[in-house]
Amino acid sequence: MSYSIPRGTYDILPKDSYRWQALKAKFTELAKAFGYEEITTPIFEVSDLFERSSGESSDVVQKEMYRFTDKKGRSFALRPEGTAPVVRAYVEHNMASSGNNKLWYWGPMFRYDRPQAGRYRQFYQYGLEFIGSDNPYWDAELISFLWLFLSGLGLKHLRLELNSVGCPNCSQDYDNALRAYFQPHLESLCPDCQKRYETKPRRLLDCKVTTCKQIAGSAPSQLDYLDEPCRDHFAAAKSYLDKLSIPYTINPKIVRGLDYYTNTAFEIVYEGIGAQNSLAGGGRYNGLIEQIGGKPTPAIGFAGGIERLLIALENEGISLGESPGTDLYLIPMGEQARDFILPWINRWRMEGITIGFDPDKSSFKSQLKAANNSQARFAAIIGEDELAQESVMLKDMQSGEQSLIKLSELVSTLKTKLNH
RNA sequence: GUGGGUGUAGUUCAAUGGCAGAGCACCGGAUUGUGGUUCCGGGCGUUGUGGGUUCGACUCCCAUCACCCACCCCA
Repeated sequence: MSYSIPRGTYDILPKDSYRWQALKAKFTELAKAFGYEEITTPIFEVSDLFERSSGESSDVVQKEMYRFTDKKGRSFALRPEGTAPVVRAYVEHNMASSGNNKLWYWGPMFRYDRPQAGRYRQFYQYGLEFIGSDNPYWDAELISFLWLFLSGLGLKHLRLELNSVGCPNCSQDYDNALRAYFQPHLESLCPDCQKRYETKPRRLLDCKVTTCKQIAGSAPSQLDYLDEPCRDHFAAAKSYLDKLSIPYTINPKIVRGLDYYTNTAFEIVYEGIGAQNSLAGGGRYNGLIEQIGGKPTPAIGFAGGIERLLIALENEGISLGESPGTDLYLIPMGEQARDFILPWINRWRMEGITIGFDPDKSSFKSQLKAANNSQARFAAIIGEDELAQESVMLKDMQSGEQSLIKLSELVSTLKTKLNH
């Protein structure tokens, strides 16, 4: 063995590419219907962008970022997530001047994590960002996009979980309340949770250790600590979701990993694809744009993991994106026939016909076999008889029927047969 | 970063410490221009890599790398 692919990465081979293309086509189609437009940002940015936006203490920044310095000693990072770069572009190009902005992206992200089912070091995300309004209608519309996209693919076992993480003021109150609640139990918590008590008390809520679970069971709920504007926002968002007929469940334990989230937080959970069962997650981030140097601007967005989505689709036996196959496989018999047919090949291709031809296959039999293996719809046999008549023997590979077709009529004949 | 499992042919898998094998796939052939079914034929592969134990290692031990799964965290 000479070289192997870097850990936690994978190749998308041709047979997989058809699924990817089909999936992306569905996504872009729906995004277009919702009035979203594509934005593509570089896959690396100055490290500081992510450190500031995600939060210094977040795991992403602490241990998962691919950092490197360039020749002038500047620190860059492979993007671990898509929102901060989009917001950077929004501010840098003064996109606020064009009013509300609806943006979508699709591309690779990078996190230095131990690979696992549905988790990679280079992984792909699709996402939407809506920038420019705090109206809870947009929360509901964006969430409805995600729901329609996923359920529209045919997925059945989806669950939309909803929460509000409040604003900086009330979330601070909540953290204090949580610490007050857990403080007497500190001794019996697992070591991880004892750390979490200091850094992110909310993380105590979804610990998997049974004793922690029991203690967390009657902890105060985030929702009881929302201040009035946050409570109103959440109530309005929920009522819009009801009006849009999007089913959801309230889960006050939803925690966002990155620091910039405010108010509405949501997640699409899909059981049965391993421990990493979150297909997509997102929320409102009203403070982020100001934080990275723009004018205070409310926004909301989400990101979904493509690998997990593909696993879920496979899990439900949903296939999409077949290989288009070969339209016509050429079988010239002998050198003379081959030279005769050669000038035609690219002409036919320019007409949009997928041509198969392999000069390495010499015998008639092996050429027919190759036609069969490439799942060609038709084969064109050109021997002495056909040569003499400027024709090919067009063979339907499924029925086995064949008929002599003039070269000048081949394209039109094929087009009617293929479009059927 | 921590723990468990697994690495043998393109692939799925066999092989008490004693000659590395099978199915599928692939290639060739079964009278000269008809594939898919059938029949016949075709496999020396650094047993992931590097050490060690042994007369002898795919098999046991150590290290290392990769993959899978879980913790952690998240998409």
